Amino acid sequence: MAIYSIGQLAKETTCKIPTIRYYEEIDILPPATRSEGNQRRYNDSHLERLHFVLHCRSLGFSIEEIRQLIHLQTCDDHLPSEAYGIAQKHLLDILHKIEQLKLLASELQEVVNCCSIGGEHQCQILNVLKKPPVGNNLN
Amino acid sequence: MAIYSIGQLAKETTCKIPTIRYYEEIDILPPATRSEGNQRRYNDSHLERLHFVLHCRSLGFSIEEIRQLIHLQTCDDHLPSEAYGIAQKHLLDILHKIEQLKLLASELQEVVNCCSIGGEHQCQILNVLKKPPVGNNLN
DNA sequence: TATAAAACCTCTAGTAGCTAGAGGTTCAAG
DNA sequence: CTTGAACCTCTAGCTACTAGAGGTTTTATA
Repeated sequence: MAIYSIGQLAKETTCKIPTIRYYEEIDILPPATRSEGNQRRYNDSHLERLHFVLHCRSLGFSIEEIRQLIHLQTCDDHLPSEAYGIAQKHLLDILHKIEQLKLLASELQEVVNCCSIGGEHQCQILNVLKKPPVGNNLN
Repeated sequence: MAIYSIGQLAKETTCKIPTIRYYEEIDILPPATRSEGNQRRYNDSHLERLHFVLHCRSLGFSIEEIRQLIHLQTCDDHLPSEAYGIAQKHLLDILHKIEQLKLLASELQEVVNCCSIGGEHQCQILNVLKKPPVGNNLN
């Protein structure tokens, strides 16, 4: 079983050092053991957990969602479909966000277009933006 | 020229009251004049400015970008194409974000799929997530 | 073994863009 | 004149980190 300092763990995972400490502070990572001089010492289970957290984050899961997923990992009395549910919901959120951004992009495209109506730049952007928006907001 | 209390301005724009005060604080809205009893009083130019800010926000512009756009409005010695540039760049950012989210959605879809390989739920999500991610992160 | 540099520690504060609440004052209607 | 709604300021909280100050430990080299 390997032992890692915080710097080694950071290199292994490409996670920044303060972020590792932060994850420990918010109980997303279990506390490290300490050296005699009070420095953090990690093992492979910490490494695995950190990989898990980072993978989830890279998929856009919130810390709260990750907390739930961790809970599913560590307690046995859960249906496997619960993790499925969380992931599914998150996927729907992302698909929704994509749709919203597409709407937004097309509206913004319109705003940009009205700039160069006649070949010459006759920029109306600032005026167009003075009017209240048409569509709906992002959250 | 109409005069509005902060509550009236909020109703007119569907912007929340603390948000209006916040925009004033960060110099996105010019300071209101005050009643004898120190309450804020707005006029139509405030209303127009607030519409502008809200429209920009609903299009996803950052406060910093809005600040730049306002500067373009209020100073004459700028090319109209500068606003165009800001909007264009923002549009590209959004298109980029959409692409990122699409990648993310398809990876997440894969993770979700490996749950129900054989009709029965045999949830591998938690295990799959233990491995480091393949692709690139969002920002 | 002594020393110096790299790595580590804790603590506080800052980032974006608001939002909520406490505790007190002003306004407008009756 | 009273009462309740609307307003005021100030502070703290949200997410997910990041940066820096000021001090200690570890590690490599002489």
